[in-house]
Amino acid sequence: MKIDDTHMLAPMVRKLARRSSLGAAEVDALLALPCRLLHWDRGSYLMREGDPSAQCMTLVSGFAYCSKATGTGARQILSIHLRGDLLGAQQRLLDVADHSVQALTRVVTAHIPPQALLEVAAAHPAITRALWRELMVDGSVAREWLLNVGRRNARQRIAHLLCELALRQEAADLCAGPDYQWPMTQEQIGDATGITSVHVNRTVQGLRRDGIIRVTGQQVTIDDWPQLQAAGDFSSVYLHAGGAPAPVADATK
Amino acid sequence: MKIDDTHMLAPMVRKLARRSSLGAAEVDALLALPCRLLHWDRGSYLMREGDPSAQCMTLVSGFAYCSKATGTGARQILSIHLRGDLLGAQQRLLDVADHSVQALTRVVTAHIPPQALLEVAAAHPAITRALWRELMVDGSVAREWLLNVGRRNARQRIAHLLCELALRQEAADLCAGPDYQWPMTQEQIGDATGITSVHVNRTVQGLRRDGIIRVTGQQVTIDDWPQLQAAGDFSSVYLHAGGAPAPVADATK
DNA sequence: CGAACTTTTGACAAGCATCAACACGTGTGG
DNA sequence: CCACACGTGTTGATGCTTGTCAAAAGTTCG
Repeated sequence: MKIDDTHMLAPMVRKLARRSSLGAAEVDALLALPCRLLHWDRGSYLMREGDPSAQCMTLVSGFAYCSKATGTGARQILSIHLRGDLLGAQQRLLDVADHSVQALTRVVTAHIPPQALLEVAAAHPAITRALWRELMVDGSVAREWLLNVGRRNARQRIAHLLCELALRQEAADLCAGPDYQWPMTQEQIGDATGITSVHVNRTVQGLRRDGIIRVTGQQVTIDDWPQLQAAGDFSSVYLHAGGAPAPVADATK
Repeated sequence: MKIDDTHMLAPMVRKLARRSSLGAAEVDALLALPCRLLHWDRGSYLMREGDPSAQCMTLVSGFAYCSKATGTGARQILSIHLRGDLLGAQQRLLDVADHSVQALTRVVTAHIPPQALLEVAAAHPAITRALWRELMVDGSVAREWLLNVGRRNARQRIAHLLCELALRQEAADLCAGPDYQWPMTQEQIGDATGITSVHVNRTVQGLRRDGIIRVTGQQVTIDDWPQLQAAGDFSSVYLHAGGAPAPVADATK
């Protein structure tokens, strides 16, 4: 099942095919979906909390995040999204979007008319299953984040976040070796883990001092995966990745 | 659209019908679903993290909760469920259940064969939509919990939890007036909000001292709904209840 | 080159955790 | 029927983790 690399929907199709078995017919049907490309600057809103109509799109390149705000303006980041992820499908049946989506980097999105997606899904039960499963996994990740923020300390939370991002980048073929993208400011890391940017700074310094990671700009090098995994109390089960549970750990064998 | 009160699936059907419009044919089809009743004692596991096959059931009576544990044994409660709620559907397409479900009180569940549910859904698009929407709302609630635990202080978290439980009990016709069930120990309240049982105790005492609530055993009386709502930074939008945004507030007019 | 953002550092305060002990009610078995 | 164990709620003392405020240093980008 070869998928054309240059196609803008290829990352999404590849992600679906990784977790669910799709035949050639299904892959072709997905790649034939009509879609419109949009470019976004860092920080811009792809979707806003309270918006009435939720669209359906997939990330072609770049990173994005979902967030909600309290009445007093504090922000919680709910999830990070990268190439191939589906966005907005969770909102389609709800009256109003209950969270915002913002670009973490420069981002290209492919917007798919919901009607077209529904038709393709109706014609191919395997696609329906694959889309369902993606949503289920999103739910599973959200639950793990709740556990992370509710029951782990600052060091564990940040290490856990890093582990997740690393594994998901591996799965999306976004990296080689121990170098990963970490395109978040320390304030955003704090918003994702429920701590202050100041405390994020000190905690990340701790991980560096211990020789577990090195941070350079928007990049992070994971020098000691086993220790990072231990520091983050991380187990990859919740990602339901299907493949190897810990690619990087395998690489160190 | 009258629904037989004595039917064990009635709470679920009524909940579906509240958010999505269902015709008489759909209601009948749902009520005709085969199901098996099970009784559970307080504390027993309806489902266990790691279980391979996820079942599909609805709560006929009693309260239950979903939870996950860290590697060191700390527990985070992910959601509370009451009469009419659907359980296990989130897991059906995943390889292993990523969280546990336990009885908060004595509980009666109705187990529906997944195949039968799928057939009914296939025959009635409105039912498919209604089930989807329930899952979407569950996701929305999970995101609000993440915000709650990540970005609110102890008092806000507990007040917020109380507001949610109150509104959902109202929606499920489980209460009259300002008295609600709160069948959680302070340790469980702590596990739901990411704080210690000791600190829960002190915080709940604060709410009582301020004349906002009264607690007697497993019951709670909300004496000052506006203040509780304010204390919890609570807005009911995320519940996507469809009906009045704040029934109790309406009652105080 | 300067403005705006981000990281870093320090001093200090506060929220919450931890540990320990006691009170209280409930059910259970002797 | 009482004694007892057990779970739950309550209280106090203490300290650590994290938040807050403020300022300086580094970075990015027009």
